[in-house]
Amino acid sequence: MNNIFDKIREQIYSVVQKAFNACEQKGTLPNIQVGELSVEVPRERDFGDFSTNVAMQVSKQAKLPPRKTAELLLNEFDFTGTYIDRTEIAGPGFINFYLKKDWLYDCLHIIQEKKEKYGEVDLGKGLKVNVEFVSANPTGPLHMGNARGGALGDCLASVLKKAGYDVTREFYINDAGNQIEKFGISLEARYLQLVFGEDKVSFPEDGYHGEDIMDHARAYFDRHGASLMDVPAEERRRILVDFALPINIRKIREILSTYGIDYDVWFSEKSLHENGDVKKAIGYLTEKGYTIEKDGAIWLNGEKLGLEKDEVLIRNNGVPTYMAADIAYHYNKLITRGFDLAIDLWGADHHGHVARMKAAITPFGLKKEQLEIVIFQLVRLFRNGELARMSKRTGKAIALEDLLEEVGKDAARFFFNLKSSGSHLDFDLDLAVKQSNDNPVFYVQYAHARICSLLRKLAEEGITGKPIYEVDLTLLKEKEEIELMRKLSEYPEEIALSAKTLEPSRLTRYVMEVAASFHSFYNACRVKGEEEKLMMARLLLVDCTRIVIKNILELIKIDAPEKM
RNA sequence: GUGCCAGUAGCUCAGCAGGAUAGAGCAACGGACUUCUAAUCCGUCGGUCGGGUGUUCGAAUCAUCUCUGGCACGCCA
Repeated sequence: MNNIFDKIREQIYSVVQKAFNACEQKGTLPNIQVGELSVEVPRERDFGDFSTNVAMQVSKQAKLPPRKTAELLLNEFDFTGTYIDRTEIAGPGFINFYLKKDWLYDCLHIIQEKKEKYGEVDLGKGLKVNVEFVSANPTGPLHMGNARGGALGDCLASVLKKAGYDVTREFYINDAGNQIEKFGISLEARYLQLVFGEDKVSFPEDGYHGEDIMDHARAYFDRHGASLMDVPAEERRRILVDFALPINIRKIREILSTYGIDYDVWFSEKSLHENGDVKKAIGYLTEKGYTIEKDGAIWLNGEKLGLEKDEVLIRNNGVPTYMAADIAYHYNKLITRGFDLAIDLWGADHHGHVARMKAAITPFGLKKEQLEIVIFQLVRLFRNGELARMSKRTGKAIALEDLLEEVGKDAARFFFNLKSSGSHLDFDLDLAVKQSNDNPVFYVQYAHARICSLLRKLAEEGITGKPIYEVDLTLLKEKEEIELMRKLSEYPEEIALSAKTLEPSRLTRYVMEVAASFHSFYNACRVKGEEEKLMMARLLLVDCTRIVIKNILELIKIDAPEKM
């Protein structure tokens, strides 16, 4: 048993179900289908440790007022062998359960036993899931959208792993298609400007105007001179792309790595075109009648798939679209490589693509639910309370690289993981670098450092923790101690919820709550210098807190310093 | 124009498979360091949950209408 909540839910379910049966036998209640029993932690501590609204939910079936039903059930409750101490009926008909403290002490046992494995749940049952995120256009630097998607995707992957899924992190390299064409044309123009002079060669209006393009052209020119001058244009562009693209991809890989993200798979879009997968996928769709021909192009039949409109798959010049490659890509993930589930993280500007992509996999016998798409809203950076569009240093759009330099990996990851993906995110650059009390990154790290410092101090005096079975945990009964244990007990539940809702940001918020509970405890209760037995109990509680905080910080890949 | 996302305290956001008196952080104000790290803690102040209607025992949560903001509607990705 890893999650104490599961155990408690089972106990409450069993007690309630037996009470329903007893009532039915006595004839005080008719046969009632309870269904999914909702057991929650009430908002107010006065309302008990757990509560259920079952009496209200079955009021129609019972043909009685909820409080009356609850009363009948209470009369039949049998708590032997459970944590339940007492119950009461409250409000419109809630049944509140007050538990013996043992459940909290048992939770500490679980933490001590599982150590860094505490929090693991078996929601995924080993299902293979592919999490694809960032997948930035390799023609330029990583931007703030990539930064948010990166933090969310990476943490989601970690959470799913902890929740029992077999997780693969993947980056889809868009090394084919129009933007690569444009990349080549831009490189070529800059290169020719170096050869013939800037005023002799015009630069395409819709080309990539960034300085990085010039750097690539210059690097090639420095190494190979004007050797491309007489090469046919198409060949020339290919050579320049083959020169510059690997450099960009390596750079992306390096920056993401310093950001804490390391992928299992780097998947090339180009490979799908070259090995015929794209043609095969479109051919299959055509065979099954999911495409139509119109204006010399091949379209995905929108009507047949319940979509608003048709989508071009093969242009009238024979070149497949991004959509066509994406269909082949998801075929590859879900069928060729056999993932049970594919999760893509896309910026809000791609939301229009969601419905058609999910629909487009169904002709292959796949279910829409096998492709989950997390849409995250856009990011705005603020500096001095004002919208910051440009980098202070370079004067250009702020890249992930600049952000990491300015605020560091920990703050960047923390803030991008603080808000749910559906919320717009305002990133306060000043707050992120502030080494003070209102910076939540330090708040959490400080809690960890404080614990380590305390343990160190005790060790210096020769005091180390005892095995948990030698410790009298019942001495932990102060309000702050109870509150902290309660908070620690929620961890597996938080993992499960984060995984279910694909919302890793709730873990970041949770670890802040753990830190807060610890700080309150620390201010209210002393460890060092207390009477031996109490000291040992508290030492154990502190150690459990350390385990949980470190565990989460490792999961979201933020440093857990032992000193600050 | 159509679609998607959002609108909750002065600010940034939780809560939204309906539940009890709507929460947190920041800001503001007042307290707590001879004792394990005050990068901390305790307290006070702060709300017509954008607005209307509906569904029901009960709505911030669901439905519908409406207002506001962001995004998307291409043989771009």
